[in-house]
Amino acid sequence: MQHFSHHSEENYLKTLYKLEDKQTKKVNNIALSKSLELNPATVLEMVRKLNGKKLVEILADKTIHLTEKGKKKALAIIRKHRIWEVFLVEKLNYKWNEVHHLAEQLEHIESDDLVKRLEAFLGFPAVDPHGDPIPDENGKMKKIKTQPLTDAPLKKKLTILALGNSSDEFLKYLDKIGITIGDKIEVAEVEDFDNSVTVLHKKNSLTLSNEAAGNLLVNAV
Amino acid sequence: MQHFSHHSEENYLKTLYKLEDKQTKKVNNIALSKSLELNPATVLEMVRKLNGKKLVEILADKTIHLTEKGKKKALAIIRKHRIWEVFLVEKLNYKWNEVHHLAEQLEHIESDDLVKRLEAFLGFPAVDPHGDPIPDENGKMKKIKTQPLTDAPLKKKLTILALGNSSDEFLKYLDKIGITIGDKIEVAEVEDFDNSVTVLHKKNSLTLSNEAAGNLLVNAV
DNA sequence: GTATTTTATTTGGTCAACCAAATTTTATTT
DNA sequence: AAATAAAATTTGGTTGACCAAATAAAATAC
Repeated sequence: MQHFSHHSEENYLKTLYKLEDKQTKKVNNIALSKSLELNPATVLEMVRKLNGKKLVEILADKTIHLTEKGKKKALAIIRKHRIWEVFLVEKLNYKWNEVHHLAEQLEHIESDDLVKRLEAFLGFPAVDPHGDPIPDENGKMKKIKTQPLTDAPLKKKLTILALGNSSDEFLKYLDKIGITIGDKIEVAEVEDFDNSVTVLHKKNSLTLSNEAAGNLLVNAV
Repeated sequence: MQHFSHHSEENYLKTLYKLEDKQTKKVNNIALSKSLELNPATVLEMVRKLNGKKLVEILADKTIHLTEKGKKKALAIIRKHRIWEVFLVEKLNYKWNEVHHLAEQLEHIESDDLVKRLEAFLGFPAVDPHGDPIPDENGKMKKIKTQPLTDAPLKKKLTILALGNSSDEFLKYLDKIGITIGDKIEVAEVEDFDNSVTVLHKKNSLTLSNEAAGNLLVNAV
């Protein structure tokens, strides 16, 4: 009666997509295992199953690579995840650092129709609460052109469009200093000593570490 | 990483609750197996596990009975199911016969807080789209006093409060003849021959079979 | 180019949730 | 009370998703 296999499979595909997307390097079994926090033997077994379903390819150098079919499935999960996140924040008043865990559950609800209706109910949002773009029904996702605040020119009006890191800690930090997606910001100065960035934000001067500024993604000008 | 055991457990508890509630007779292993559409061996095994967790009791005559703890859990699932159904109908414009399958998935999302927020978002509905009452956080559920339309007195203004049967077929039939929860109705005549019921509904005269009328639950007067 | 480390793979498990078929127990006829 | 039917239980499986530990292969260091 009950089949929750898709849960697991979907997590593999989603994780693969995210690793490939970062593409700092090729995704191998170890990398995927670490990301999923699963034993390499387990992951190897599953990757072979996914390969049998034509969802992933295993290249000659053992790199694991999503096929078009796999990528489409991964994007469908990401789409669901992000749409649910918008719902949680916009309609149920969750804070942006509280929604990830819930969305991880909700993204596995099986119904394309439900997601479509939810999307319409939310007014077809383009991005999730962290500024990440929401793929459309066909898995098309608009890349939003951004740059880290650390690379942005001085004295220009910028808008915070997304985050380079959506960890709970960073989100809480941003809450604390009152920064959120969509805020206007302007780089006043970059300190030579430690590359910290002093910005003008809501009439206040605010100094951010290089680390923090590097994870604030603003419009490319 | 992944544990979906609760899915299965929750379905057992929910099904047990519903069988006990009907209480046409004692719930034994066979009855539960049939209701869950699972093999009796499987069900026996699981019931013993639930017994170990003090969620069910196994009486001397083999009757399976929810403990208070089990009942509370069952009611929490039913609560989630019904609240999600309201959401689907009220906010996403699903029809009442379309929501059951989706709610069966959504009811397993683990978060009491989410349900509470959803409930508030929906304005604390008292009943689901089929007129079934929604248990509160503590598992308290108001029994709504109703009677089948077949037992109702003639020529009295009645309100349809709930359904005795929420099968897809019955819901579609009601849609077809334009009847929904909350409608006002009045029994004009009961035919001696076949016990069919002729009613006044939205200025129209409508004849319902005894079967159909028996599944329309109206306010007890 | 050998030694060492890292990565991949194999082997032999576990656990939860399911099953069919055989057997035992309990209930119901007659 | 014996025969029969029904329900409960046992037995011996399967499958999916996981693991640890051993081994093999590949990459890197020296």
